[in-house]
Amino acid sequence: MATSCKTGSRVAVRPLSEEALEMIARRFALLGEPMRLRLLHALFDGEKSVTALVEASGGTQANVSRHLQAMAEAGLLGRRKQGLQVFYSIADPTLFQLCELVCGSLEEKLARDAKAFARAG
Amino acid sequence: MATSCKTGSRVAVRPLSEEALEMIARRFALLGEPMRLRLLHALFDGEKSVTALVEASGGTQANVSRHLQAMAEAGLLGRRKQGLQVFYSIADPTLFQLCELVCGSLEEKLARDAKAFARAG
DNA sequence: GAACTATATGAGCGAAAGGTAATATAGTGC
DNA sequence: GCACTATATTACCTTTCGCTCATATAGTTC
Repeated sequence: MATSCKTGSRVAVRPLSEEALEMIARRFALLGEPMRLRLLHALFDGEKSVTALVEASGGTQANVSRHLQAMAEAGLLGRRKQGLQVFYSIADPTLFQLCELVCGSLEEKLARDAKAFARAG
Repeated sequence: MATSCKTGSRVAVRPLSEEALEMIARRFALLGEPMRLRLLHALFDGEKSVTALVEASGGTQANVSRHLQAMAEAGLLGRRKQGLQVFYSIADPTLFQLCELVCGSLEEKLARDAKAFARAG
């Protein structure tokens, strides 16, 4: 979406098929759960086993396993099996940028809100 | 998240509070519904009234109004009232980048999958 | 103020999704 | 083969959430 040909400051937006829309939505939805973000956050400094992720996230083994599987199926995570253990890792580098964008935007918004609050009070 | 100090290719990830995590998740979750993406997509070429958005999205008035309100409360959309009509517009410029990132990532993945399929078949 | 238009809201329904407990599967070492 | 560990899966419960119908609110025009 916002699939674009930037021409100056105006952006030409092309139409999006229903399937494309659902794929995009599904990807955003995957990032829309705190537990999954916690797992991604733990993976940001490198590949980890399921057990390590269970400890890092504080979740149950079953739940963590499910979330990891969902993200792996969507292509967000990579899976590497070694003996008894399974190691997951960030497979989509845009995850870093996505999270930084949202984080930055939220920080700005919070700063603005705080300022407005101070001005009003 | 991925809140970072890039030092070479390694990224130092700092811890995230539970509140921050939920705020980030909420923002992603807002983008995780096709109907809301459809509305955003319609708004990408400029401010529109609710009625216009209802037509553009094919949704019901009640539903569209709810979604617009949710995104406005989150700071994604701006609201301008003029007479009987209410005009909504993109308030967070990072939305363009977010959608472009996801779109690009999905296109790449689809291309890879197609290639793998051809190779396998 | 009455009729009309544009938007918002309340109540209720049904589907989707996260969480958990218990169990299954796969791999290791003895 | 048996005990053990790491991960995945099944069944179930509960909550969340999107959707719709009906109605309320706000603003305009006459």
